[in-house]
Amino acid sequence: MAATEKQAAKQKFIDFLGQRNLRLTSQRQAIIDSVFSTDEHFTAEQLLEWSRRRDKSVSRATVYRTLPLLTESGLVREMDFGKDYKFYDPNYAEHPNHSHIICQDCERIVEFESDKIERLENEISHRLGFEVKSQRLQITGRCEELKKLGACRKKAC
Amino acid sequence: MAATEKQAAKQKFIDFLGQRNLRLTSQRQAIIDSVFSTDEHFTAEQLLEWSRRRDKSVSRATVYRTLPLLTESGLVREMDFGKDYKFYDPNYAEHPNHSHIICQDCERIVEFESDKIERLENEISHRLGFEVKSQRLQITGRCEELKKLGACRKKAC
DNA sequence: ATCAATGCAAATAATTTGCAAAAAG
DNA sequence: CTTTTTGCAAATTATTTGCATTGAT
Repeated sequence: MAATEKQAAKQKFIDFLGQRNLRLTSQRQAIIDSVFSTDEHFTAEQLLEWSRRRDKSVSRATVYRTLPLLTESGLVREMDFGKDYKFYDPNYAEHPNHSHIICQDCERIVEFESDKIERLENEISHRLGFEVKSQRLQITGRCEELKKLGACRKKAC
Repeated sequence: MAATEKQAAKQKFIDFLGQRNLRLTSQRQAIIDSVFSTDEHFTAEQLLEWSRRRDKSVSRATVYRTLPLLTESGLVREMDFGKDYKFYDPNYAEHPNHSHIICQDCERIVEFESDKIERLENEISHRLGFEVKSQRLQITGRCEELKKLGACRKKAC
């Protein structure tokens, strides 16, 4: 959220590259500058577009090759909303356990965190013999606008 | 779980077809017999295999064309575990709000239900202006075997 | 220099679809 | 009979990959 936190996340990723003896190329620069300057969820295609605005030479292949590095670093999370392409969420560094509510009509996405739910998850998992590593909770529902007007101004959020 | 409940679910699907003026072909018979005689999560490919055991003439295309009907009927749920193919869960008729815990090593899947979590989800969603339609909660963790032995006998569950 | 990283274009793989033939109601 | 459904094979589409070249260190 705060710009400084995003900067910190970016630096963490650069460190991650260093630890693995991976190089900080100009294309990767453009890509991570794009990733860590937004709070929005994005697709590979969107990331390509944003990155190309910063550096014309970024190719689709490089975006696809960088995405796994971003998720392995733990700073970006792959998400699936049932579409035939993946979404990526750049807000995991700051809020590793956040959840999502998605409007079934306009697909507006709201993030939230709940300690209580987290506690219950741990409790139940433990009872079933598991140790929790990560969780993903996705609620689909009807947003205010949809409830009131019967439809949303789609994508207009 | 209980065979009678599965039978009921199968009948509901047949009714669903009727309401839409869709026909109960022998291929669809084989497919839904397969779907409603298991509690396991399955892939399109698995369903094709099971169905072909009952009726050699079932084609991949028909399986792929029947799957959306099954999910639209609300009796089967599409799930995504981050693989490049989808899983389907036939236990939604009986337990529409159940959640999953998946072992990160052996991919053993355990289902559970929690009223408390459900209540919290409703509460939080309402506070954020949403009315809950459905939820999916997926916990990834380490199962007993993985914790004790450091690895699971993969797939051996 | 050395080895990782790139762009390109071709490959992959799950899912979808057009079409003529078959079958349900 | 009419309309839906089928199998087949070809199409689609996001993502991945081989390879010769480029660029970081």
